[in-house]
Amino acid sequence: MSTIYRKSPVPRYHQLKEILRERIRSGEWQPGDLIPSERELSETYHISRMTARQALTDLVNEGIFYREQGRGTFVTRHKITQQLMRLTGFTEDISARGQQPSTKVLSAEMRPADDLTATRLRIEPGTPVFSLQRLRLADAEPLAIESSQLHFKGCERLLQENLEEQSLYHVIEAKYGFPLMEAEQELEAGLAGEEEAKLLAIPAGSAVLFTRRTTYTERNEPIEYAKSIYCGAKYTFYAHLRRDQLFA
Amino acid sequence: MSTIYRKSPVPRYHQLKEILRERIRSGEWQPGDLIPSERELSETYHISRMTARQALTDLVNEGIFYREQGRGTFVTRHKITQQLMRLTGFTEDISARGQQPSTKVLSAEMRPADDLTATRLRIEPGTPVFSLQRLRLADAEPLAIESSQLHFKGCERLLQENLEEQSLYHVIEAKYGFPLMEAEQELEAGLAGEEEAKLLAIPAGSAVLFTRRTTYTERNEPIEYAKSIYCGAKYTFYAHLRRDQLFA
DNA sequence: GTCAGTATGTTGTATAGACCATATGGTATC
DNA sequence: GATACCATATGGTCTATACAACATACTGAC
Repeated sequence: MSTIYRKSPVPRYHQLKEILRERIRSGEWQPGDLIPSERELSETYHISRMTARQALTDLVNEGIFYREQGRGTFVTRHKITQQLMRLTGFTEDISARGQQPSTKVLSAEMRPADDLTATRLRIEPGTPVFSLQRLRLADAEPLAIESSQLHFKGCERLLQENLEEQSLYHVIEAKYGFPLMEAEQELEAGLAGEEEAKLLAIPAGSAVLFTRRTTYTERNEPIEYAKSIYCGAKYTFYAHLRRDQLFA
Repeated sequence: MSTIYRKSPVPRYHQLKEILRERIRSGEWQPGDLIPSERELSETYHISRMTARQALTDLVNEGIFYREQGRGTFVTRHKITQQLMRLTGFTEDISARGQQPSTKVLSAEMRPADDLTATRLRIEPGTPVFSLQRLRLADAEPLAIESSQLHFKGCERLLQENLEEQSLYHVIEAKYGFPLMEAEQELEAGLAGEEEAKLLAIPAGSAVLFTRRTTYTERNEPIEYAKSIYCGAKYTFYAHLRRDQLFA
């Protein structure tokens, strides 16, 4: 794809974004490189400068480019940034690291939501939610225990899904049509209890990372509340922080 | 401030952003509230719709508002989001939680950068950097050990600063004119070693959170590489994850 | 050589207007 | 009562244009 279609149902600036991303993926543009100016892009692809600018603005916000007034627009130098802060499930996560993810479902059932879950999912306590406990492994080595509570229209159908062979997030997005958008996650260091240690095959008292995550759909509706326990020695979490928001 | 000045050196959409933020801070708009439409804002403040839209787009990207086509623009429901992902120093962090931050400087000196530091700061190994070790306390209780390496033009002047009474980030931004923009941070769970445990006044083998952070200025230049050890029991880290970046 | 000015190219800000896509409530019809 | 349609308001996309602010390289005066 190297031209922009005027009558396409997908907006022109989306098309341009995809073209620009592709030119990075292909290696044509390396980190630090100067990319064509807004005017140049608008002429090349026969769109207005403001439309080209909108595509660039999006990609700048995504951390892929950065701009310098009077100089131009550049590819971000540190590649890692582009990977940071992505909402990924365990399966995608481990695959990305070149390891083989696998899953053992410990339990899967509908059960009434407890208070914390209800608060996080913005539902009434006692509402039936799909509750899933899984042991997550990388290269057959236990890495984490995940306990997920899900609530959405038709979530009881998840009981019939094979969740050892396919990614939960993939199922939710592809089969049930709830595109995931963002998540809030809390992390805390702790020590492994006896039960957890047994499942993770580590000594009790080892360092572990507790995480609690609320996942939201495109519609900004909470769909999952998950508590996980990660082996401290085998897992590192990355975050990308930005300064300034509501309060300066 | 409730009018937008046309001749002001500060852009009109910046002024509008500040006005909108203020209307949230003041409590006029609550989470979930519908705010005036883009056309309405443009008429009220005598600016074009696109200018109003630019202000809104920024605030949507900051997570303060969200839009629904055909319905309107709303204040984000979960207040926490607004606090998430902020790049804050320890001082600001603890103050925000209503505790009294304090600092004990363990050492402060110029020293040659080691390999890891040099890589992170994009300088040659051996370049002199300002090296700072601090014990951070909240309400007089030890909470973390921070080891920072800083490199920028004139960083040796930091030797003369009183860094127990003022925030390092504040000094860098206000006195040295390097506005901080973003940071990359890694987190890992671990166990406290003997020395660390002693400083933190916890038993050796307690759960701790190791963090490594590279901080960047507005210019996208790395200025600080910091390694910290946080008391696991007393510290929770929040993150806000987003789906989709370069690779979909 | 040094310095000031200038020309040019870049992103940044701003406008006015057009049309599209979606959500909602009312209205007419059955 | 239910359904289909329509009007209207909203955000989403797009154009064409203009000028401001900043960076850089070149030119000329000294």
